[in-house]
Order: sequence, then C-alpha cells, then structure tokens
Amino acid sequence: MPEKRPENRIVRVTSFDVAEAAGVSQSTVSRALAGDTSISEPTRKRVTEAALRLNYQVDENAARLRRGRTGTLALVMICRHGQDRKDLNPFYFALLGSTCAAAAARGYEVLVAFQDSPANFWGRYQERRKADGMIVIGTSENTEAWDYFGTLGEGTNWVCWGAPSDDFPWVRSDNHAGAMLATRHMLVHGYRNIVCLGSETSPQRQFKERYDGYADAMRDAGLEPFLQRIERGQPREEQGRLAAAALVESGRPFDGIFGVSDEIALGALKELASRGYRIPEDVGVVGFDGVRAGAWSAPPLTTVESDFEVAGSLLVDRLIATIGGEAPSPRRVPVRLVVRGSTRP
Amino acid sequence: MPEKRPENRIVRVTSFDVAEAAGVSQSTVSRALAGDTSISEPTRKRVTEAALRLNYQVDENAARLRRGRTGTLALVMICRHGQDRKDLNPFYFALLGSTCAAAAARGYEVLVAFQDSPANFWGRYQERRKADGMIVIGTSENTEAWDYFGTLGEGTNWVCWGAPSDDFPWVRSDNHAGAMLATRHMLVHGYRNIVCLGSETSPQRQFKERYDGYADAMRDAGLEPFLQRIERGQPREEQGRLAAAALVESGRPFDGIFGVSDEIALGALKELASRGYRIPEDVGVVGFDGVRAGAWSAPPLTTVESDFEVAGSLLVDRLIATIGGEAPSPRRVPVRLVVRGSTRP
DNA sequence: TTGTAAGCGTTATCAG
DNA sequence: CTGATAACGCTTACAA
Repeated sequence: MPEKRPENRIVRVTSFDVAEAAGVSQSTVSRALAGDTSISEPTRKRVTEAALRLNYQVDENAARLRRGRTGTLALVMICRHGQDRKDLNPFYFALLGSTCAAAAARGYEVLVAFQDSPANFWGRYQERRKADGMIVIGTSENTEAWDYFGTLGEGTNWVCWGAPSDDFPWVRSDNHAGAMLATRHMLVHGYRNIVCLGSETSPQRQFKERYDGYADAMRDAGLEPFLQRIERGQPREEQGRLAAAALVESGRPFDGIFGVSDEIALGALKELASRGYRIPEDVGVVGFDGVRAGAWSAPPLTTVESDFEVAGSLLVDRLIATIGGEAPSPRRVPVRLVVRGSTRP
Repeated sequence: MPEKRPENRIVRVTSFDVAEAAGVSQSTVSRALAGDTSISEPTRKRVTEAALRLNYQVDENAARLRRGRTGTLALVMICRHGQDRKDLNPFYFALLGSTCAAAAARGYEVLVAFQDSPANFWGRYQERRKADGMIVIGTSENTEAWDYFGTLGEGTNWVCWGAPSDDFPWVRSDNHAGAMLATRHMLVHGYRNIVCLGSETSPQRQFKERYDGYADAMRDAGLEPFLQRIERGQPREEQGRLAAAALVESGRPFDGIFGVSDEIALGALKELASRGYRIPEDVGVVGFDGVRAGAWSAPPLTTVESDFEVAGSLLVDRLIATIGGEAPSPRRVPVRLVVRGSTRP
C-alpha cells in the first residue's frame, strides 16, 4: 500500500491565533494589520510582531467576501479564432506586460485569460466576484468576441483595446498623429510616391485612422494619397507581401511604403527585397507598432511605436475610474517615431 | 452639485434568491448547480432554469472561503532587474500564453504577476489563499529572484522554468537533444569548424546543457568542440555580437556558429554579415528558442524550438500534481529543428 | 482605544 | 432525495 504523503496544505494561521499570541481581540488584529489609525502604537507593535512570528497572512478570500470587493482586475486577451496562445501578436504581449505592471503599481492583482472563440468567451468576472472589472485586449478581427463583450450589459466595468466599435469604452494609440509622423518623415527624406498598404474598411479601427493620418500628411504636402488594399483572412505578413507584389505588378510608380502595421510592412519589405528593390535607397518602408521583430529585419524597420507604459496605465486607470463610478472617456496613447534603416538617413 | 451616478455595482443575486424562485432550499440550489448526483432531474431542471432566469452566478469568494481551495494558479514572471515589463524575452511571453491555455483547459484561473527586484518579490499566494500553487517563469540571471523563491519553504506548491538550481521543481526544454539536433544539422550540411557561442558557467542552466549537447555531437563526429564565451551583463544580442567579433579577431577558422539562444545567434549573425561574411555560404548560423524575430532576420534564422504547448501543459500538470500531493509528471519538453535560411540547404 | 458580535454567500455535514 | 444548520476567516458597525 502506498504511504499517504503528509498533508501538503500549509498550516493555516488565522487572525485568532495572532490575537491570542498578542493578547488582544481578533478584531484588533484585523485593524492593526489593516493600518487602522485608531489602534495605539504599542498594540500595533505587539500584533505585528505576533503576526510575523506566526507567519500570519490574511486570507484574502475571507477578506474579499466580507468587503465585497476583490482587488483584482481581469485581463482578457482575445486571440484570432483557433490561434495558438503563443502566436499572439507580440504587440499585445507587450501591452499585457505593461498592463500588469500598471495594475500592480496600483495595488491590483491581474487575472489573465486568453479567449478565442464562442466556446470560451467569458466575461462574468464581476458577477462571480472574481474581479472588480475587466480589460479586454485584442484584435478587432475577432468580431464574434466583440459581439460577445458588447452584450455584457450596463453594470459591467470594462475598458478595451482594439474594439471595432466606438461605442465601447476604448483606449487607443494616437494613430492619426503617428501615421502623419511616419509619412512626414518619409517626405522629409525625399520620398514622394508613397503608397499606404492597408485598408479603410477593416474592422481594425486603427487601420482606418492610420490611413487617414497618412492621407492628410500627403495632401498637406500637395501629394495624392494612394491606398494599396490588403486582402482579408491572411496572416499579416502575407497580406503585406501580397499587397507589395500587387503594387509592383500594377506598374504604378512608388518609392515609399507606409504599412499600417509592422508585420504588414515587414512582409512588404521582404517581398520588395526579393524582387531586387534596394531598401532604403530605391524604396523607403515604414511600419506601425514597434514590434521587436522589426529591429531584426534587413534593414531594420523604421516604425511608429506607442508608449506602452502609458497604454497600460491608461487602461488600468480608466478601469479603476469606472469601478469607482466615474464617467468613462476615451483616451489616446501618445506615439513616437523610431527611425531605423528602412528609410534613408 | 454633481449628480451622483446610479449604483454601479451589479445587483447581487444569491443562491437564496434562486432557491426561492425554484421553491427549494438554498442547499439544494448549491448541490444542483454543482452537479451533485443526489439531486433529482426535475429538481435540477427547476433550479437551473431559475438560476438562468435570475442570471445567477456563484460568488466564487464565498465558495472558495468555504472550500479552502481557490481553483487559481499564480504565474510569476521574473524579469531582469529594472527591465520594462514589455521588454521581456518573447520566449517567456509565448510560454506565458501556453501556460494560461493549459491552465484554462484544466479549469484553473491564472493570476499573473511580473516581478523583477526584492522590492516586489512575492510568492505567498497560498498563505493568502489567492492561489493553490505557483508557476515561476524567468531568466536564471535574476539570482536574487531565485534566492527569494528558493526560501519559500516546504509547504509551497510550485514549479519553475529557468531555475539556476537543480534542487528546484523545474521543467525545462530538452536542451541537450536540441543542441545535438542543431549541431548535427550543420555537420550534415558540410560545416566542420563549428563554434558554440555561449557559456558553461552561466546561471542559465540550459546554456550549459546546450553547450554539452553541441560538444557531444561534435565529438561524435570526431571533431573538437570550441566554446567562444559570451560576456555577462550585456543584453543577449550584444553578447552575440561581441562574441562573434572576438571570434573573428582571434583568427580562429570557423564556418559554423551555434548560438545557445536565438538572440545571441541573431547578434552574431548581424555582426558577421556586417563584416562581409556570407550567410549561409561562408558561415552557417543556428540558434535556440524559436523566437519570432528569427523568422525576420536576413537570412531567417535556423533554430531549435521547444514545443510550447507541451511546455505549458507540463508546467501546469506538474503543479496540479504537486497540489494534489501526487507524483509529478515528466520535466523535459521536446524540441524540434526549424530549418530556415541561415544554414545551407 | 479596544472588545463584541453580526454578517459576507457559499459548501458540507447530519438528519430526516 | 432534500432541508436545516454549522462552519470558512475576515471586516466593520456598535458598544464600552
């Protein structure tokens, strides 16, 4: 007969044990440890020491049950349908990191869930008292997901990044300004026939905003904007590659490419290079997002990067405000140009 | 005076409400919804319908308090000291994704925390009843972190990836096999003077294992292994670049590079290319990890990739086994070679 | 400044 | 098969 392993559960020390050890009542322990100012210093000291000695830690479950608040935020990462969790766009992973950091800085825990299809869409964190509110981050492409989260109803405290609808409580990059930044950078460096690889009809709201920024910068310079459309349903790199190929074959003259995402720009860059175009001499290429891979391409990709730290903070702050009953207001995250080798110096 | 917004809290429906609506006792509701087999079908149906109608959701806090288990796993991501959360090695982000997926598949929630320094090291999840156990993922370089987690004590249920000590409950890639795979691949394709860029003394256990795998494959082929050491304290890319530069300047003949991580290999690749070496013609380069950036380098990097899905599953399964007091599952994650352009076809 | 006591909303035990 | 009822460990009025 296999011997039963010793009880693996950590011996539970309750506030009663601490109370006994410190010679006070249980409620005094609770107050002392919570920093209640009504507790006298000597008492607090006795309690704190007893707690330390017994290695006491508050049972957060009990505390939360009593308080009614959880001190936790749920972070839902929306993937493409059927996509491996690990293949998530690195941009979103970076955002996840910054969001967790911001939440921690404000004393919140973060519950993370990856969701990709109706089989696992789930946003009832508040009702189950698992979290006080929810941050939803993900690609607009997964329309089913946004349909789901859009119907959660009034009482739901949430913010999102990537929503296809302006009715949602969103936080977004300053796409228009970023695209202008990118386009002007190319103009200043002598590129004239700049083509935008993107879409104005994609559910990705930001793609339209980026196209508009590009178009405005072009018109400001007295030039005509031109959009080379990407095909839906492909991985982003492939979309970029195909769009670049189509552009070349159309015979339209061009010396600059503004891709509405880094991965699109990288796909285009690769396609053009393989067709013998010299980058940045013959053609300049600029992307948008600041993903790590862009630093490794040949040449490295000039791009527009969002301030991730601000993005995470904004998401968390807005959510906390919503939880606190304040009226939500959309927010923009500032962007900056990262000049690398895919545009002329 | 600003009007106070209506109570933002979701109206709480308790099991008592459902009980009343279904005309049964509260405990019957609990049992019916928990799937207790002693409940008769008609009763269960009445209860389920009432719950649905009232939009009832179990208060997990109360349930957990009562049960004593949380159904939650904590996932601690260890960053380099002072590192931005978003700059975490993409390999770890991928692992985070797979781990969350595996946990979800087994019915667990995941609480994620990024930690980088003594100021925020924290692993008392069980004591606070925030989680039933803990998965710690991170670079061995942060020795302070591992010192901290190493002292948490007996009762702590945990598993880790990246631990510098074999005394920890670790799960790791099959580094030795992967390195042999990589080295043999180069040998088969005609490279002879293959140099390993890495370290046998790094706290990164896996670096030593990878070096050993490389060395064994070399000796099997009757060749002498050679290690070009990387310098500590630099970012990985820089380490690779510097090691490659040092190798070139040493005058030692070489026609193959095995970098013990992708970022090291990418740094070397860049340095060699800038010095006029043709890759893969003059020199073949292989990395280890399978990070996304490798697919974008010029040429794309041949590498050894861990099966992320298995990695996440193994971490979660081992932890769950530990929580349950069972014998733990295997700890090595299988790897595979991903052939790209940095080695001759 | 501290103690007493009433819940928070479940799950689980024990009768019936 | 179902209903009372006792915890779970804390926070927070209310009293002293």
